[in-house]
Amino acid sequence: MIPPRRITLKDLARELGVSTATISNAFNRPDQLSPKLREHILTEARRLGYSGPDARARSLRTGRSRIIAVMLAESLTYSLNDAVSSELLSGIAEVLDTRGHTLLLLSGRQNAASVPGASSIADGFIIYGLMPSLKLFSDLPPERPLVAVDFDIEDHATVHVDNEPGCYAIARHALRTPTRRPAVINLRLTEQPCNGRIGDDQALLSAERTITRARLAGFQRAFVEAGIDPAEVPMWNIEENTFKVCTPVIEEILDLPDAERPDLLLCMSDRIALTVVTLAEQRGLRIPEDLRLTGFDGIAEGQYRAPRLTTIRQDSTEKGRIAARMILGMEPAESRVMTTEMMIGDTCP
Amino acid sequence: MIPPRRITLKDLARELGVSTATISNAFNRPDQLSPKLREHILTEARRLGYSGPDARARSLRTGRSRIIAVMLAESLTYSLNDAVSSELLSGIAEVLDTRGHTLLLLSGRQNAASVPGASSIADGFIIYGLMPSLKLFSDLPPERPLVAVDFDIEDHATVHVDNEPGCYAIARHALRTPTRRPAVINLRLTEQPCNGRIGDDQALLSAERTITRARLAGFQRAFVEAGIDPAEVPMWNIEENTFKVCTPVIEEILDLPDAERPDLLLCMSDRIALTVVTLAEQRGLRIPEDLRLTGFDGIAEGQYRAPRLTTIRQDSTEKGRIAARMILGMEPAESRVMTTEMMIGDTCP
DNA sequence: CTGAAAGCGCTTACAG
DNA sequence: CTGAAAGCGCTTACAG
Repeated sequence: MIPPRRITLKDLARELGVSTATISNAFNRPDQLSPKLREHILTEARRLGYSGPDARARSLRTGRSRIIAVMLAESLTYSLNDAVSSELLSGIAEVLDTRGHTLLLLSGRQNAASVPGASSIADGFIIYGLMPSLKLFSDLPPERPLVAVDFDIEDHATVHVDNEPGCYAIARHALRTPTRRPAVINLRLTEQPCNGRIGDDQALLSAERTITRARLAGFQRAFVEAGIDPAEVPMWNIEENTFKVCTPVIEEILDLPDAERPDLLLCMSDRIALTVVTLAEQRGLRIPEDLRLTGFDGIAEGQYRAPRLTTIRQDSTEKGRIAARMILGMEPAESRVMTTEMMIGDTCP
Repeated sequence: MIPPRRITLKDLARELGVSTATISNAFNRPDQLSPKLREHILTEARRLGYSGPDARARSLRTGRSRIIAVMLAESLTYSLNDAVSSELLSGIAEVLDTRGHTLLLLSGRQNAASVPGASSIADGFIIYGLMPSLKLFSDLPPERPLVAVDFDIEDHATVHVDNEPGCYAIARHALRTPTRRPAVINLRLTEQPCNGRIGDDQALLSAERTITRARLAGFQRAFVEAGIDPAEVPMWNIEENTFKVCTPVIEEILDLPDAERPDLLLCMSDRIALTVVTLAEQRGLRIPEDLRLTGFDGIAEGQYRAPRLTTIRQDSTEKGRIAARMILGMEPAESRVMTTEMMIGDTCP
């Protein structure tokens, strides 16, 4: 049996007795030939099983693939199941779609060694979250546009959120009600991986290396302003923003003796805060009477479920849209900081 | 200023005084040249800003891109934010990752007219959910492998879940406890879009056109067995599996007079069931005393939040892994039906 | 172990 | 409106 070789543009041209240029024009530049001929070509193409110019050849020839790669700092598994990055991706996808572009998913973590070779097919890159190794950048084609989301990279456009002011605002709100034992639950903030209480001796990542450092700075500004010494506020750290990883740390906190258990928890994500809600309910702790708490992100789950989360909403979908528009040249590729919005829910009225 | 043209393999070869084949081998076939020379080439390449063979040219030459396209029946926005399809995608991504492949996201809905031209870059296609128009298939390169997930397509491999038996099992479980007013909340099952009660005159989609028809069949088999006439069981329909779209329909149900309000709701998804939980709590309805309900999917949110959902768990991540392995030829591309598992939670003990 | 050369399937000035 | 021809950047037998 002869392998069913794919029919090419050239085959089709020969078959129809026209030049390859004419076939190409029929698909790409309708104005370059008569509607009648074009119709004929398209019909015959379909009949003969030719489904249009091959994207591989086309992208080599034109230098454009209409593919934008999104490189995620986290594993794809995590990113796809996390509400915040899913929102970001859907904002990106939405804009790409309307412009006939398509999204290639890349994981910056997969084999920390290198970016998959296929990535150089993309016309541009959106990088989300801080990469473990900057080396990965050097593997990307230097002449293609690149937008960084949620971190800074020299000489490239970035989209950000005002983490410090947002966290300052929500902490200030929370501290208006007297608190005896405030605490902070951080997200991946320690130099060494740590799931649990942060000791005095533990080094924190610098602001250049994690976005959550700015969130902590916001909390601490509010503490100082409220006359609380930040050094006296106990802090915990969580390594991954999932129910599973959050659970043991939060159990540790909630299972402290009554006299030690915090009565206010400033959480660096809604996922953390929602896990607190679930585990507090299981223990019969009343929210907000026994325990007040705040989140960060404003994900949907935190807003329709009771008790509604008091949180800082960041519009991740819009963040994705902006990054996509920058990559496509639909708006200037500059440094953008988006504002956040405080949402007062039931967990910290 | 001279545009910073990208350095090519040929440039590099000239620069280093070796042939292009040698450069190519340095990147692709380490055994074809001395380690010493290879090291030299790689070092120089990096120094000169050459980040490896261009994927566009490579894919044209070899006929392989190491890209697998996933085509989603729903919009990308919906799919990325839905727990079930996110799980599927992460299963796919996980397997592709380990084999150095990469995932291209395609929406089957975007412009129902045609698949974006870039899609023919992919080495294979995974199609998830039923497409609105089969015409889209004919736009795909016919000689490349294709796996269908959650529906059948002639002459192609498929991955499925046992919808009918799963739904039969959970309905039978639910009907063991006496019920006076059972009801079903369907997911996109009517011929004409409908958000609300399904009238007697309303046509339902055929089993070939929706997966949820099989779910209903399972419910109905259990009704018959329990001596209940399925025609007497009121049914509602929901068009999109999101909190927002579910809400008005479920409010309509829960706000019925006590004597008419169902005491058992068989829901075709966990999202629907979770929305019922939220809205029932707001109304002071007790679960399961006043209202019992079951879901379908087994998503994480339904399991860690109280009350825990009674549901049918399908392993969407594994479904994605299988589809990906089939596409990559790691396992036979055949027709697979995965079994589901009943999980008894608090909403229908 | 290395080099010269063909060709993957297109698009695009250019000439007619 | 159409055709002949160059060339995008690689990989791969093949000969040496």
